Amino acid sequence: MAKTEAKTELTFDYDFLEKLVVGIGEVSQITGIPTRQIRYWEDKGIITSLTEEEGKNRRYDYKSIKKILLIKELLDDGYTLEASTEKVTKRMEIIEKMLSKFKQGSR
Amino acid sequence: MAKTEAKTELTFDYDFLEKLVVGIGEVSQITGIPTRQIRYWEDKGIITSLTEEEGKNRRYDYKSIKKILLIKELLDDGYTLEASTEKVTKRMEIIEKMLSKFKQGSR
DNA sequence: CTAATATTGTAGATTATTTACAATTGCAAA
DNA sequence: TTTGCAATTGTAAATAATCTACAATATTAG
Repeated sequence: MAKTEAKTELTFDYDFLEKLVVGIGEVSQITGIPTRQIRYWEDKGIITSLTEEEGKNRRYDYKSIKKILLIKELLDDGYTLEASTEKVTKRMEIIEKMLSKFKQGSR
Repeated sequence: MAKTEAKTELTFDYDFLEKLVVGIGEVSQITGIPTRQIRYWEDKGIITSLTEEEGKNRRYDYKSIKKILLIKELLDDGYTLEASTEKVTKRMEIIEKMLSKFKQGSR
């Protein structure tokens, strides 16, 4: 059955999502948000990068990319950056729960 | 029910996988394969990057990363690079079918 | 050992990103 | 309208990451 097959493949891919880290240029391409704006949001503490040391290139994980995409949606809907951030922070909890479920499922 | 919820979220994420493009440094981090080796495999035609023009940085999509991970597994099992590539090419068809199913499901 | 396969090293040039400064835009309240 | 704040954008100079193209080394089968 098709859906079962697909689910198996994707559950397996939790490993992939966990290891996924991308640079700011890729985040920009994926989300459509300019790099300048991504840095600005990070300066404001809205998102967090995995930068090792000052001066080195920023790295973002799946959750950060997801968060940026969600904030973008709300901004387009007319919310302020602050309001968008607050709403998204709540939605992120659901995503984190989902991820931790996969974590359990994959070991 | 938990599994239904998760499946919904992931099916939605087909959009994410479709847009995903990462640089060679990230592919290296994700897969554990040195950048030098990734370029070598690409020179041999085993994998393909989305490079726009000569000299610009390489970009890889989800399928390419997946392929690299699969080849790595087989190499670790003792297969030659050529044998690994052949086996993986077959497995990739399954992944592509899976992706096209999600493509249908998401519109 | 030899030959083919597979990986690795590196210099010099180029691309992408960083920080830190400031300028600009948009919008709501006075 | 102007004042003030939120949000975004611009850019120069320095650094990090990647590129190509050359070659060297390592590994394995016959």
